[in-house]
Amino acid sequence: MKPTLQDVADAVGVSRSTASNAYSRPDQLSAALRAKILDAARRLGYPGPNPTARSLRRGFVGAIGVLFTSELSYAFTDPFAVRFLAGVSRTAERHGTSLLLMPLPADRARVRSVVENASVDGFCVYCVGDEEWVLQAIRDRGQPYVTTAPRADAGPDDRYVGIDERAAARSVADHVAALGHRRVALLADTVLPGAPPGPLRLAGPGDAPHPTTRGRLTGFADAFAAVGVAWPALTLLNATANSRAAGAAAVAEVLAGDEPPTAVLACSDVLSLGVLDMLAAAGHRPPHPISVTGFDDIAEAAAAGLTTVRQPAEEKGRLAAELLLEPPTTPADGHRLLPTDLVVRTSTGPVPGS
Amino acid sequence: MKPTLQDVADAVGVSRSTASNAYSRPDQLSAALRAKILDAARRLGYPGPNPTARSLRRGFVGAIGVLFTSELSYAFTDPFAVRFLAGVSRTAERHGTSLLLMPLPADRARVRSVVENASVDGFCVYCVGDEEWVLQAIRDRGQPYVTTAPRADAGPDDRYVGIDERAAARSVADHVAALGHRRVALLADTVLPGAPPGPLRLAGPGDAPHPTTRGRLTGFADAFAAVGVAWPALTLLNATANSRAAGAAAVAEVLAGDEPPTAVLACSDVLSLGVLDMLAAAGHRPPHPISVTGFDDIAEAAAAGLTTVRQPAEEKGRLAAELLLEPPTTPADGHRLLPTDLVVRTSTGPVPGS
DNA sequence: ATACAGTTCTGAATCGATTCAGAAGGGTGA
DNA sequence: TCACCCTTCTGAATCGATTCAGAACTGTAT
Repeated sequence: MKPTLQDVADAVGVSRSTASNAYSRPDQLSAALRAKILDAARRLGYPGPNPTARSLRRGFVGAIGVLFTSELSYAFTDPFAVRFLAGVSRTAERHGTSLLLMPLPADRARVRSVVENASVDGFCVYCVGDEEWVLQAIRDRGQPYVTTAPRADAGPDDRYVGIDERAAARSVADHVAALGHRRVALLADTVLPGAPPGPLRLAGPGDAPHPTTRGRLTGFADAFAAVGVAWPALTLLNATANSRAAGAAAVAEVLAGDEPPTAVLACSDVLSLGVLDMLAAAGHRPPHPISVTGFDDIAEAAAAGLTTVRQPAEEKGRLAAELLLEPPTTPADGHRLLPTDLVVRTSTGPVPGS
Repeated sequence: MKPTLQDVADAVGVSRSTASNAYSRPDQLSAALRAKILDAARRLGYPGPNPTARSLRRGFVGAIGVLFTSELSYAFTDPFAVRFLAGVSRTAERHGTSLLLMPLPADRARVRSVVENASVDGFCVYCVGDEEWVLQAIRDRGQPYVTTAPRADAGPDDRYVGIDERAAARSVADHVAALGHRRVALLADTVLPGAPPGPLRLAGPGDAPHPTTRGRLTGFADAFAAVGVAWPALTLLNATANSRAAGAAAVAEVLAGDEPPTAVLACSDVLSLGVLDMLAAAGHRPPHPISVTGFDDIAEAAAAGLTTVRQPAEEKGRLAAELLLEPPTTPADGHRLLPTDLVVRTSTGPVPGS
């Protein structure tokens, strides 16, 4: 059996309290005795205070949990998520805090169990939609958390860091509209759960359940409504995942149709890269014959010449972790809206023939 | 104060043991009583058994620690590391185990403290060199661990998953040598700690302290020795980090010199992409006037037409986690060597004028 | 000599659960 | 009716530390 603090104390002939102090409160005992204790510990092969026991007694753990809607491996696959995490980890590093990356299972029961069993001091909830039960599980757990978007059910103490999705989306859509495009398609990931890839009917952008998607679609719609193109005239395309392949699959049908859109506005760069792939396969390169826009401005976007909206990914992660680890003094400080920038590159151009 | 299990037990009028069983051993009590307990818990706002206390009593945590030599954020910046992590997380997911990503501080004292304070059941040590004290800290902690390369100081019970670095490096160097290249440069990250970017003198490849670098440089050297080019005739270039920029900076000087190498062999794709950047800035595109090779075969390598050595990144992560979570029955099963493939693309070609 | 202040160390309570041997009660077969 | 087994539940020990009030001792000022 591994030795415990008690064994060390016994070996030296002091009380357990003193042995404990040798580790966590050196000022509470003489240097000589402390050296003796540490020495005995080394001799006995005592690995230092058990972190679990210490956490239990102290009441905190020294780690924060990062929750993802999708499977954990997604976190490492999506470039935006990766940069977000880099930001979170930077702050955590500074606080000597570890990150517990947590997969979020699909079914509600297991979500609860995952949240309830995590040894953490708080949660950073990334990319979770309106699945209120996830948040509820965390609240029931009674620990602080921060989300990456304002929530419909937000309480006054809720903390979040986000962007103005609607305005950001509108900025890129305004750009596309100004180029003369009127027959456009909007492309989003999982507009409705379980929906097949390709065109999808929705009464309005507000019907998209995921708040981020909803915000962006609404922003797109705003811009076209302003130039006289109402929602029903916009083609909504559903992708079954946030990946290049899913983006490509989602546009395949309409691109092959008789009246393809003159522009595709995607809710993420990854999706729009899929659109570029699909066009490239047909020997096309935007903006001819179709303009394409993305969202996020990941590294690949620049290389692909993609017109997109930049949001500060690392900054977002950094701030999220700060909100968690450096609790805001007033509730109002718990909300942060980050700026976004329209980045115009070569994937957008005037409507052909205009 | 948050209610505890005792409060729930009291509220229902049962013993704490029974309340505990309601959560962790449902077969130990009648369904009716269990429902009553769970109900009372809900009413009281009891968040379920405290994970820390549970871990303490049960003796395990349900998480494994992933250790990085460099700062944590690096993990999300290096594409190879990201894919490795994706593999680890896939296995962890299957085991219902979380990943604790752990930054590894530069100084020894803090390394010990990080390792000693982590609440985990084992460690996956990624990309750590011969810093034996890191491993020693883990061993002292008395927990299982797996490394991503065989170690000089490996005990019989050590577990690792790696590749034959030397042979893999040799395969790509053989390819370059066969193309006629004799005046070549080898590019590696942090050959010697603190060394400046650019040319570096080393008595032999075996003098590189980091085992991975040492293995690859040795493989490169083997190939050229076989065609009559001895080590001192090879130019060794040091990069100060594993990044594109560092790769570019490392080759700047020799490329601008009178007798630039006809080929640059890098120890990672990221570095070689930096070389491509530098060449592109001068209006060149390999293999003219210089051939370039990488190592790892990350996603960007294909797009860049980079000749490289593929190693199965995700597979490596997957196996590492399995070695940890599904302990090998015999010590021999604790070692895995993964296959590598030479991937010839367009960045290598015959020596100009041959 | 007395009082008071520091320093160093100890004892006991505590963090919040799990576990296991055994008690209590009900049912079955002989 | 007795013995025996099951199911259901309890009591007490336990996991490995931290913490805090106070004991013991030393030293200094009055």
